[in-house]
Amino acid sequence: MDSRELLVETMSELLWERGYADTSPRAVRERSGVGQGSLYHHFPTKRDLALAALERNVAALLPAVSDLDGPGDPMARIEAYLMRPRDALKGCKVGRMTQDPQVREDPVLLAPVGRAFAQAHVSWVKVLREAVAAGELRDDLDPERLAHTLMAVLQGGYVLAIAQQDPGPFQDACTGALDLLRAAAPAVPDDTHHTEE
Amino acid sequence: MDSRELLVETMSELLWERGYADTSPRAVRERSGVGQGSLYHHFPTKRDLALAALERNVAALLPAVSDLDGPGDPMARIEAYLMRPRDALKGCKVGRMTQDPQVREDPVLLAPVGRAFAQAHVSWVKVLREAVAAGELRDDLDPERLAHTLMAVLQGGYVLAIAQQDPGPFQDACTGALDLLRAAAPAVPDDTHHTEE
DNA sequence: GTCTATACGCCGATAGAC
DNA sequence: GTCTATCGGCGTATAGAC
Repeated sequence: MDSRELLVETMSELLWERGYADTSPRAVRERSGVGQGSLYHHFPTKRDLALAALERNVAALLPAVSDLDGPGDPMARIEAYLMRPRDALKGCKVGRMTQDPQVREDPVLLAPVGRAFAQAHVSWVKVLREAVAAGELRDDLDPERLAHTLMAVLQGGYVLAIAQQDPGPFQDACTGALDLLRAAAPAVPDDTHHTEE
Repeated sequence: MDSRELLVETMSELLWERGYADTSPRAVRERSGVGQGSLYHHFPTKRDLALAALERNVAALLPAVSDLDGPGDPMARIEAYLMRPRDALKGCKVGRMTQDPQVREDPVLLAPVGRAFAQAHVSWVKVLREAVAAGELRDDLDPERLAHTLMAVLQGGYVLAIAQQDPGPFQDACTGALDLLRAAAPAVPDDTHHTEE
């Protein structure tokens, strides 16, 4: 692997582990073994390196979201996504960035984060609409809202898990959300929409 | 106000705004107007000052949670708490700390955060049990789990709002959670529990 | 308690040789 | 592309006078 790629990969790890403000160029050099000259040859500033690394972390999250987009029963896809194994104590590579003061204040660094969440929201809305159409979810629930609710459950689950140093609360949060969705099935199988085609 | 108290208050603000790692003793001095000598007279290290400030921030959050404990209809209390006006773009004073690498790694700094969430969880479980008992929530929902789910909605809502630089997603997340709770009311008014006494 | 002075290391580069 | 050397400023204190 060339130096440039190695730097980006190392910065990606450090962004996940320590965030942006608390990750120094020195730390990147030491972990990657790439020298000072190389670092500043490939990236004029720490921020430029971080931006590349952040885009990488954003891209790494998209395969997961594709659980939501896939074929098959909408509710099953929701369950698959919510129950996907995650290392709750490490937190979300992307969501973490929102709590870094230097990222929050920098529209350029924040932009990929915003885009990633916007994209996830689209996938969530789609699958939730399909769940309503399939009669798996009451049709008086707003998919746009609910999408934010479920995204928040994941992001907030990480916060709870880290606070307790225990993945339990994260699991609880996800499972509880699933329980609620199931409990919000229409009382009577909805006959306005037909599942046979 | 004496210097000591002024230092704690200033550090509390900065912890909220910038977190721990990115807040320097210098920043505290400059905002508070307290001199170098005084700072290190009252607090031997930055960490000691932060610990005091963090306890203060934790304490400041308890009045809000009391919305949940109060008298009155359980579901109404849940709504009051979820709909409480919050500055979504500023995030949670306490939850924010979980994303600071230097706090995460320091059991002493993390402890007050864990305690705060544990206490909030107790209040949530209580009000959710009461909602079940009052026939406002299906009795096959687990209050312990659901408590984590709802706490996560709030914490995660902040993340979404900051990512989009827009309080909308936070409001959506909260309102969506409330919608789900309402949709998870028992299908038929529950007659095993009597509300008249 | 508060002040000013001093210290040492890290941060985030920049310079210039190879 | 990569190396080593150098830089001004800040972070996090410590020392000692008042």
